[in-house]
Amino acid sequence: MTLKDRLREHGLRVTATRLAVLELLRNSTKALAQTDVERALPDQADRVTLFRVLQAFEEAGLAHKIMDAHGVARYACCASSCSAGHHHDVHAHFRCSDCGDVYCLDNVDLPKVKVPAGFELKESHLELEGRCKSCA
Amino acid sequence: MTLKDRLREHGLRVTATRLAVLELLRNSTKALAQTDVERALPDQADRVTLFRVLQAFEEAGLAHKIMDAHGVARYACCASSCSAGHHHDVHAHFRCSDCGDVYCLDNVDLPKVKVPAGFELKESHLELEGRCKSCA
DNA sequence: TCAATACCTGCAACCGGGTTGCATCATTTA
DNA sequence: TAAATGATGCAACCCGGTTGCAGGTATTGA
Repeated sequence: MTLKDRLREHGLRVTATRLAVLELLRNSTKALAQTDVERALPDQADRVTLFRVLQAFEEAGLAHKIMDAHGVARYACCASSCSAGHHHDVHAHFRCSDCGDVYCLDNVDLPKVKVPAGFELKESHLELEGRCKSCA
Repeated sequence: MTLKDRLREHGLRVTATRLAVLELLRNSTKALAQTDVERALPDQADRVTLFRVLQAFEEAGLAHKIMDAHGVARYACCASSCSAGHHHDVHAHFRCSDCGDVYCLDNVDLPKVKVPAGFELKESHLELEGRCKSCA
C-alpha cells in the first residue's frame, strides 16, 4: 500500500509534508521527537504544521505518541492493526538512559495485572530503561 | 522516625520548606506535581525553591519522579528501601486518563522481559492507564 | 556559644516544547 | 472547474523546567 493510500485510508488529505513525515516515521527504527523531524526535513514545513501533522497522525491512528524520559513527545508508526483513536495493543518501549532514544518493542507479552479495588484498567504500557545497542 | 531525621539521614539540611514538602508527600496517596505542592503550601516558598526541593528529594532518594501523561513531573515518596541515587525497585504506576492523577502501586510483579540483542536492560516500569476510583 | 562555612533560598530571567487564532492557500468533491 | 472543506504559516502566547547570582540560614567545630 502506498503512503498516499495510507493517508487517505485514515481520513487525512494528501499533502507533501504529510507524505514526507509519514515516510520518515516508517523508515525509522526509533520513535522521533518533533525536533528530530524538523532536523530531518529542513525547510519542509513550519514547526506548527509539523506539530499538527504529528498530532493528526496520532489521532488518526497512523502513529502513536510516547513520552521520553524528559516528558518530550516522540512518535512512531503504529502497527497496521492500530485504528483511529484506539491504540488497543499493549506496547512496550525501551528508553536509552544514555542517548535518550526510544524504541518500540514488538512481541512482548504482559501478564494481567491487578489494580486496586475501584480502579478500571484500560491499557498497559511497559517502559524499559537501559542502554541501547549504539550506546552499550 | 521523624521527618527531620529522615532529611538528615539522606544528607539534607532541615528547613521549614523541606519539612512541609516532605510531610505533604508522605501524606498523599497520589504523586504530586510541583504545581500541586505550590497550591497545597501557598506562600511557603518560591517556585524555584520548590523545584529544587523536589529535585533534591529525588536525588537523595526521598522521593521518586514519575512523568504524567502530559510529560509533567510528579513526585511520590519512596518506599523506605530506596536509597540515594538508586531507585532499585520495579515500580508500577497507574495514570487516570480522566483526571490525570498518578498513583504508585506496590506489590506488582513483573516478569523478566527479553530485549533485542545488544540492548542492556536496567529497569522496568509498568505504566497502567485507566480510570481511578474517584473518576470511575 | 559563636564564628566560619557550606548550603539553601528568592528573584529575575531565560529556554524549549506545546498550543491557539487567524488569514491564506491547497486538496478534494460535486 | 468552482465551492467547500481542510491544511498551512505566522505571530504570539503558555507553562514547566532551569540557571546565575546575591543574600540568608542551618550546621560544624573551636
